[in-house]
Amino acid sequence: MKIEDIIKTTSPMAIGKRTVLNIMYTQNVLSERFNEILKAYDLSPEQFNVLRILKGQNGKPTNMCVIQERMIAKTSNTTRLVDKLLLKELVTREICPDNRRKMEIAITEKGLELLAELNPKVECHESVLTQNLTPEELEQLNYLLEKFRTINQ
Amino acid sequence: MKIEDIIKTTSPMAIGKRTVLNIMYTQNVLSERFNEILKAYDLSPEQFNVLRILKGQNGKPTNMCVIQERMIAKTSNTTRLVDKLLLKELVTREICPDNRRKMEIAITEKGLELLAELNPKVECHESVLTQNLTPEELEQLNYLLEKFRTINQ
DNA sequence: ATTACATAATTATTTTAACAAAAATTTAAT
DNA sequence: ATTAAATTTTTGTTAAAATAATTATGTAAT
Repeated sequence: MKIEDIIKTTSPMAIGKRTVLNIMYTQNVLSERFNEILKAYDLSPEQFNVLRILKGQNGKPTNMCVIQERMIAKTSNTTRLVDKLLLKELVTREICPDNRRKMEIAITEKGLELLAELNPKVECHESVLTQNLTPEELEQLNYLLEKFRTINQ
Repeated sequence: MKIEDIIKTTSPMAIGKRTVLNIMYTQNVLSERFNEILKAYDLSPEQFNVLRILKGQNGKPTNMCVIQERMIAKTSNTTRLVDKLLLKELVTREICPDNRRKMEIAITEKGLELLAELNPKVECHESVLTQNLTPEELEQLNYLLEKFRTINQ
């Protein structure tokens, strides 16, 4: 469905505005479907994101600032996010021995199991969304988005 | 910058996952820049969205449910959003004479002025973001996003 | 050694979002 | 006419986001 029909605009839009709206709206559709999956596991997208970052570290504990840096959407409060994960026993938190200002966060076995359980659903979500596009089109879409983000000046 | 470098993943990602992340991340960059513009005018993106919808109605008052329907991100509480705009005198709210359950929201002169003031900044934002892509690439990006959203099943 | 500055994380406060429940009105059915 | 169901909006409650301020530790300069 064309973005014009979705927001039901009367006047024709400049291509730039259309593109921006299209990206915004597409992300929205994406997030809604994804949240649907996570809701059954009582995880917020941000919590999931943190778990995935921790898993990506292959067991190596990770500081709060590294987590914050790697999140897709920069959250303003990683502490409370990790608090929630701690309550669910999905992560551990310890003071870094080298630098007592820092914290070392690590994913637990339970956290890894949750990710493993979620993984097929997430993959399914991703493939349902991408099945309409050929591999070439997907490459092109990624290329265009990356080019779009490159802001000169 | 490639999405892999942004989220600093070690292992290669499937094209589907990469695409999903790329869309999410791009929207994020977009929103952050856009919010920066709005902040100076003490408007949230949702409030701006509502004003734009009302302007699109060319003075014709609009019901709450129509506003809700046309928003990019479906908000769960249009009432409170409109409350904020009312306080700033950017909109009016009246009971619909035909159907007393409904409300008629309209943008005020002050609201239109604010949009007019904001417009060049928003257009600039859009053109800075799209200047890297040729008109053909922009058309292609829109086409791919629309195709991506078409979920069969 | 003391001071100032920088960094890392937490806490506090105010706004906003999400969700469910309620209120008001209209429409439809008996 | 009464009751039930549907629609539209509002309100209440709880959770989460945004921002600023604070605490704690570390680093560098005098």
